[in-house]
Formats: sequence, C-alpha cells, structure tokens
Amino acid sequence: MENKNFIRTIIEKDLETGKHTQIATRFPPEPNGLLHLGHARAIIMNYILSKDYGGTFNLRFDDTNPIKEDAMFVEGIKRDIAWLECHWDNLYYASNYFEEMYKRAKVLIEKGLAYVCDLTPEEIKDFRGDLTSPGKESPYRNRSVDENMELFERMKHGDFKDGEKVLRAKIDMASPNINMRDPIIYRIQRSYHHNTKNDWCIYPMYDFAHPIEDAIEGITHSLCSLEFEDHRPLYDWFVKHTEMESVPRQIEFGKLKIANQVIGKRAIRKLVDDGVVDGWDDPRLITLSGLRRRGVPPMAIHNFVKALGLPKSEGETELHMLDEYIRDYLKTEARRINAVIDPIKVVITNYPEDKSERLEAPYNRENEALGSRALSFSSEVYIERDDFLEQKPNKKWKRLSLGIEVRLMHAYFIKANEVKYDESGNVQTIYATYDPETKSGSGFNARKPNGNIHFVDAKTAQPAEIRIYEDLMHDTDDSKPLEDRINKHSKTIKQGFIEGDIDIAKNEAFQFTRLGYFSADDDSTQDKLVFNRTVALKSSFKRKK
RNA sequence: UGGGCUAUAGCCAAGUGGUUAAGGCAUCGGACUUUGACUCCGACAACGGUGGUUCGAAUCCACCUAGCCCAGCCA
Repeated sequence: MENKNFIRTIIEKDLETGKHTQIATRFPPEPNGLLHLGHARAIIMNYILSKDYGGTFNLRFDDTNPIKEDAMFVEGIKRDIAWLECHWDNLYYASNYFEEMYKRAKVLIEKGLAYVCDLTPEEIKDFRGDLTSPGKESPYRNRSVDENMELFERMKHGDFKDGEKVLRAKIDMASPNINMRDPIIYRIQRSYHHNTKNDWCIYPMYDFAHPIEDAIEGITHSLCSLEFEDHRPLYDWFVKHTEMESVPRQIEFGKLKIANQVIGKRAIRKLVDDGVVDGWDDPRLITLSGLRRRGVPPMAIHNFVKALGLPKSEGETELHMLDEYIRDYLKTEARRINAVIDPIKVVITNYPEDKSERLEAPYNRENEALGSRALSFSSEVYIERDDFLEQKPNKKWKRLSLGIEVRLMHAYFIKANEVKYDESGNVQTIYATYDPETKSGSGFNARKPNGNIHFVDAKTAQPAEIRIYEDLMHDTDDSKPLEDRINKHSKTIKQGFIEGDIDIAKNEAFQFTRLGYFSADDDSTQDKLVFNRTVALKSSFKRKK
C-alpha cells in the first residue's frame, strides 16, 4: 500500500485543471557510480507515478561532466533499473542535447543575460562573496553582446585553454541565494566523453543543462532531492530565458536514507580493498547489485518504497523494514524446501536400512500452484543441531529430546532414544525410532507430537554451502570511524545439506523450512550449490542464554 | 550572524481549521498451526516548545529550539 504524498496531489491537480493532459517523469542518473537502495525511491516513484497517471518515464543519463563519468556505469545502471522492473519508455543522454544547449546559451548571450568571464577560479570564488555578504560583479560582466558571442564561439572552437574562460549567466551578485550570483553555465574542459567522444571541449553545468534537458523531453514533473530546492529559482530562470516552449516543474522530495549502511563510493571501495566485503555486489551492501545477489526480489523493493511514500522530511529508515517486505513477497512466491545448515545425523533404528521411500510434499501450502515434490525418506536423516537437546528444558520446548516424540514434517513421528557423542563432547548421532502409523497424510491423530521439525534424507541429500549474512555494521554510533563500527562476523559460511532432486534455477529464491529465505548464488556450480540467506524467518522463540 | 527547508510514538509516515490523530515496521499479550513461520484477534505510545487568533488548532500567526542543505569551472 502506498502512502499518499504531496507530489500525487500536485499531479492530480495539474491533470484536473488541464495544465497537463499527460505527465512525463524521468530518472536522471549521472553515470559516475552504481545505484543503491537510496536511489530506489526516485527510480520507482518516477516510474509508478508515470504509470499510474498514464504518462511516460524516461531514463536519461545526465552525462555533462566526462571527467567523472564512464560508459561502464551506464551499463551497470541500466542493468540495475531493468532488474528493478522500472521499464523506461525512452533512453536518453543529456550529451545528445549538447548542440541544443549551445544554441540556448547563445539565446542568453543575445539577450544580454550571459557573458564570458576571464576571472580565474580563485577570483570567481573570491568575487562570489559568502553566506552572509554579497558578491562583487566581475569586471567582464558588461562585455558587449558581440564580444560575448565571439568569445563563446571561440571557447567552443578550442581557442582557449582549459579553465581560461567560462560563460556565466548575468543574474544578481547580491542575491541571498548564492546560486543566483552569476552562476557558471559553461566551462572549458578537454576530456574524452563516452558518448560525444572529442566533439566538445566545452561542457554545460548542471544548473543550466538540467532544466533544458527536462524541457526538451517535455518532462512535466521533474523530481529531485531536497538539496536542489535552492536551485529551483535558477531552474525556472533558465527555462524562461532560454525560451523553452515546454515548461517543466521541479519538485523536491526527501532522499531515502537507510540507517547504518555503507553507501559512499570511497567507503565501499575501501571495504572491497580491505577484503571486508567481496565486491560491489556483496550481499551485505545495499547496492542494487548487492541486494540482487542477496536474493531480494525487486517487487519487495517496490513495496518497501511505496510504503515509505514520498515525504519532504528526511529521516533514516531502518533496513529491517525491508526484510518484512521481502518475507511478505516471498511468502507465496517461493518454493519451500528442506535444508539443514548445521546437521546432526539421526539413525532410525527400526526403519529397514536398505529401504527408502518418497513422500508427497507440497512446495507451499499457501500457493498450491507451486506444486509438490516426492520427498525422500530413509533410515538416516539430518536434522538441525538446534532442534535437539538431550533433556527437554521446559514445557515450551517444541523440538526433539531423549524420550520425546516429534514429527519430521511430511514424514513420520520419531522418538529419540540414545545419543552418541564425538571426542569433544558434541552430539554426533541420535538414535531414534519411528512409528509407521504416524505417516503424514494418513490422518493419524491418536496423539500429538511435541513439535514439528524438518529434516533432509541423508541418502539423497545434496551438499550445499550456505552463506549467512548479518549486519555489516554493528555499532550504530555514526560519530565513530567506519572501521570501528564494522561487524567482523557479518558473514558465516556453513556446509549443510538440502533435500535431493530439487531443480534449482540460478538466483531462484527458496524458503528453507523453518530457517528463512535463501537464494542460489552466482557462485553455484554443477557440483557445488551455494546459497545466500536473503532474510531469516521471524521467530518468537526466545532462547535462553 | 544571509538564504532555503524540515520537525507527528523506538523507526517510517498520513493528515492542509471540527477525525476516537490513518497505516506500516518494531514491541508485548493471546488464538490457531504439520514451519516457535504464516494467519487472526488484542495491546501499545506521538502532534519540538511557548504564546496568540478562533466557538474550535497537528493544521493559521509570532517568537523560540533542534536538525538538514547552499559559498565546485560536481551533480
């Protein structure tokens, strides 16, 4: 369920009053890094707003600064957004509008609203003034239109060195809004652009480029984050004075911040370099690629983002809220199979050693369409170490103990009779007996078991590596340095078993009965299955200790 | 000390002059259960502060407090 938000209110009003007959949104990433969960709000909201009101949604790369950008990121971003199932109607590049932007800059010059400035970067900074005092006008501010036009053309033609001149808008050096103090709109910067190669040596600045990009595409509602609120007067100024026929409206909302996560590029790079995480797609990171690898379904992210809405306030959302949307989505979507992560062998002494049988077991009782499988059972099975305690500790204990009878789900009741330990005193083998009368599906109800536990038939079990992830950061005090907050034990690798004869598609999500949701990792091979724990099942079981 | 914003429970978030102040997450009870899951019932607590306007204020006004953003030839 989506929270109502102020942007929907604006859109609905614009549609009602006839200001727009159709809306158009866009997501404008700069291809200078990878997307993370924080971006999901902007991507998904722009997408669903366009869908909900029958409009269009563009993916537009805001590639106006080649020294920071790379085609590699273009591909990564496209892959991530496609994975998120936010289908763009058009794929555009700001760099395709360079010619148009250049012309619009000339419109400004012709109107006496832009000038070429020869001040050095230091001087420009100096002339800009500061937060509390007004700036000073550049001595080049009153060059003639002709001179400006000629100089600007020469800038484009490469007559000047990088940084030697800039084109600035002529607005107001005394404005309390620093963005209005004659902002730079073009800089000279010779660098290879992933799209336009070496065609240009001047590149437009964001404040100038962005409104023009939006206007060219006929974007009606241009959503961005709060820090651009101060830029809105400039945005409107450029749309107006460059005489764009289409007038987009910039609307700011609060970024989606997730508490206690590493998202900074430098920080992640350090974690990767230090070997703390295994890469940019490590399941402990909230990069979209990390979430994908962890097995998070894209629709769970949609539901999460919709539940959060589109507020103007900026809070920090706890990641465990996403967990609930993951479980909620996978609850009916995932097949449920048996796996044992920390196995103990159980020998069923009254079951013939050479016998083995198949028991009909549905994959998901809440979604019959998922079908069933023939679950294998024999005289030796594995159960979870946690599911056995020699002495039943209290009445609440709903698992196996000596002399206690539990049901192996989908199979039979078993009663533990004897335990064998290894040299270090750990339970090695449990000897049990089963009661053939209690076969699942037989309708047996003469007595109740002390609980229901899951198992894997040892004879057909498939070994599997299971990776358990916990929070990357344990310490929530963000005033401490990152390295002191890192949880050194955020990843645990277990060698367990999953039931045999399950066909497993790459990246398929499963519920491992009573354990949680897991998905097959890319590292899986023909002979070695690897699973990531996406999220554990909830548990109201309070363990002592 | 300039400008732009924000403030509703442990977390997120509706609400725009009249509501018992939605909902979700979390938490705590209980029922049910072949997953200590799911489901279902129940509990739970909030309008940053102080004044003012009004018959009536979370909503309007004033002042205060706290937090965020802005002085890149980044976006």
